[in-house]
Amino acid sequence: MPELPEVEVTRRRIEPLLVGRTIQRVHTTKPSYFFLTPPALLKKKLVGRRAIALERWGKYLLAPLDDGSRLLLHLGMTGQLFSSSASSPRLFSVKTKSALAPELQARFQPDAHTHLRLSFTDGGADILFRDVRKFGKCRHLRPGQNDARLEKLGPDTLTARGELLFEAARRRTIPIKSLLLDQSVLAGVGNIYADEALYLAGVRPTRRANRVNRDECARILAGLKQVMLRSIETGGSSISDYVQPDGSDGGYQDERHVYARTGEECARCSSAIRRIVLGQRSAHYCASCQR
DNA sequence: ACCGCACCCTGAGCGC
DNA sequence: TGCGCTCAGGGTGCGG
Repeated sequence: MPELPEVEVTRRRIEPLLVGRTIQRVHTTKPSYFFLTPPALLKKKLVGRRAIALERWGKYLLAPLDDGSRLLLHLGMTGQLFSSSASSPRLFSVKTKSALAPELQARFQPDAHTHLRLSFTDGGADILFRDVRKFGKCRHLRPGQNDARLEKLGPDTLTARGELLFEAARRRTIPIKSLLLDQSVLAGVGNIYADEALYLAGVRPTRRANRVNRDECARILAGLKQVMLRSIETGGSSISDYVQPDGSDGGYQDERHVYARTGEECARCSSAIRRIVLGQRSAHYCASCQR
């Protein structure tokens, strides 16, 4: 489940594979929910173009192209953006894996979930975008055209001012964790890092936002930055589908304190980590360390 | 304006 | 062996 750190690691690794290379061919799957720009139009807009950068804002990736247009990507829940030279079991479903000859399993084979494939005129590695559940997004923006989703985004979590969270929290009655997941408040926070930051700050995810004081809000935001920067260093969290663009797993899943550790001992006090459902999502916390 | 909830999608894992 | 059910959680959009 790609959140800010996974998207940032992806950005750093894909950027050198993308920027400056002229797109020669574009393969797509058929029109679907995934394509905000219909695939046929997308192909027309991308062939012959060259990206001049790869930027990130929250969980969105944005590639400005040499004609002033932009390519907008979102990995959703199960999106994977990687090089054609990557190999990882996470790039196959169990069914596909068993159907493939063993010698082919080492290397990725484009499948029905590979919605976008960019080939370049230099003949080097392709860039692939695979997304099993199609919660990801792909859109072409004409020069000057904006995307409503982007315009609603709050400041990127890594560069947000210290007071920002308290200012947003004081007027709201929703659980503090639900506020953290609101991308218009802070862009980039998802379920894993929200749970981890609340653990570090000692605040229970269910607490009403307006009952979280200034100091606690500062600790939560500092905690978010800390866990996200550390996750980026380790290559992100490979818990279900996420892989780095070269196919290797990230390392942050081994440093989690609470996320998906239901029943395990809290590292600080040894009581059992609890799991509850909050706003249709699971939340994990230590009942004695988080009040 | 705010909040809670249904829905988009598919595969893995489970009980029977 | 296979069926049906539940769960995963990124996001959007609706009704109260």
